[in-house]
Amino acid sequence: MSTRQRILATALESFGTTGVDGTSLDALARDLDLAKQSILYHFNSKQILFQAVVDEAASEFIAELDSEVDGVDPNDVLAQVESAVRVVFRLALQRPALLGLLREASRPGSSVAVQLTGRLSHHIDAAQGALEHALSDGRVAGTNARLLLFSLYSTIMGVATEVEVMRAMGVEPSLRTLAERRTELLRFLEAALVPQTISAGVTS
Amino acid sequence: MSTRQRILATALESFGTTGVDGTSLDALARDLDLAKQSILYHFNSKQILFQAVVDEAASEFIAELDSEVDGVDPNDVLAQVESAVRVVFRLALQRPALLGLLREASRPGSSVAVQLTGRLSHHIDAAQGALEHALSDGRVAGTNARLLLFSLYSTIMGVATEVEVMRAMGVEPSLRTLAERRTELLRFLEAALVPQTISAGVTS
DNA sequence: TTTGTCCTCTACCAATTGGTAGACGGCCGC
DNA sequence: GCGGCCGTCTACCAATTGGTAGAGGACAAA
Repeated sequence: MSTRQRILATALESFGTTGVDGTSLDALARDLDLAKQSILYHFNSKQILFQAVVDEAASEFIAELDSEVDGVDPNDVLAQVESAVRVVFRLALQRPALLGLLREASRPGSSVAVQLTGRLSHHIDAAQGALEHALSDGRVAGTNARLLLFSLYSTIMGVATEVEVMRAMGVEPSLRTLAERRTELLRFLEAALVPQTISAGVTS
Repeated sequence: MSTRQRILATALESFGTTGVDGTSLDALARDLDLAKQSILYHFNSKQILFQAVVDEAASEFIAELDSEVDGVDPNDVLAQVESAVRVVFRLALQRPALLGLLREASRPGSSVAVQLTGRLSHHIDAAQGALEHALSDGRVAGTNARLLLFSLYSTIMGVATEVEVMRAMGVEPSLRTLAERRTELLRFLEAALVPQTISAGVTS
């Protein structure tokens, strides 16, 4: 593993857990057992390093998505959602820092938000297109594909990464509860997406 | 307005937008047109100031929730959800920094997460209890009240605060789209919650 | 007037921050 | 052998960090 790759991996881990502002180049160099100046040799500034880490994270995330979605019917929205949930939950378990970094990079006002979303734009467009088709065919409930996708994203990402809120609600983020959480999340999303065959009438 | 209150308000604004690590006491003092040491007189350290800001934010958030929920039938889950959505969206528009601070304080590994969730525990318990009742009565779809509440929280908070993701999906976070976003979110949540009178059968 | 408390200030501090300058060694093509 | 690039290093830097020490003003109680 090249030094450059080692730096990227360690920085991703630290940026994703401690945050960018909370990570100093000195601490990073200590973790790597490397001189700080060697980091700055490969990445001319902390900001550039951050951008490279975001790129790296986006690549990994996309790779995970692609490998999971591979072979799934692109028009079966529910199956696509299921794949996305599986990917995110696996990452939450095995690579929490990666999700943490995505969260960090998509903070309001983030300097790298555009870069990150640019890398994901192809997948976003594809998902949006599939949702639009499903909507117009009546296979999915809703009125606006973009807003629907946004809701799906928020729910999945929140349920997977908001560990402190989870604890507050009495759900320990352990391996034991993980399957249960994923099942309930999928049920929730399916209920939200599947159109009701007859109007249920909201009789509150 | 007392100096102490001014410090709290300004710190909430800065912590909620720039983050705690991204806010220096010097910058804060500059914003306040006050000597940094005056801040440290009222709050002995930055960490203590952060805790006080979290308390302040929790109080404001709870006050907003209470005033909105006041008079709404505690057993009408849908109406309660609607109130919560209304509060969060109003805050997203008028006090984005407050939501930003809640997000900051609930970051994984945050030192103040326990404090924040403790302040909200009463409301969490109440919501959970109402959901449990509705679940056992069959008025709401789902299997686990805690996980259901967690999903609702993630969706609402995400849709309200993930402005960069919103932009990535082609939704400008403007006043014009706000009503539309709220309507679609409510439709989404209702679809997820309202039990289907006859099994719709997931025929993908 | 004196005393004491509250609050804000100037002056200062050691540690840490991101970043620069440049020396040194290994390794490749010549 | 040797010039040149690559990568890592030591040494250093100015600026900023959170925090301390202590002076002094305002004001109320005595």
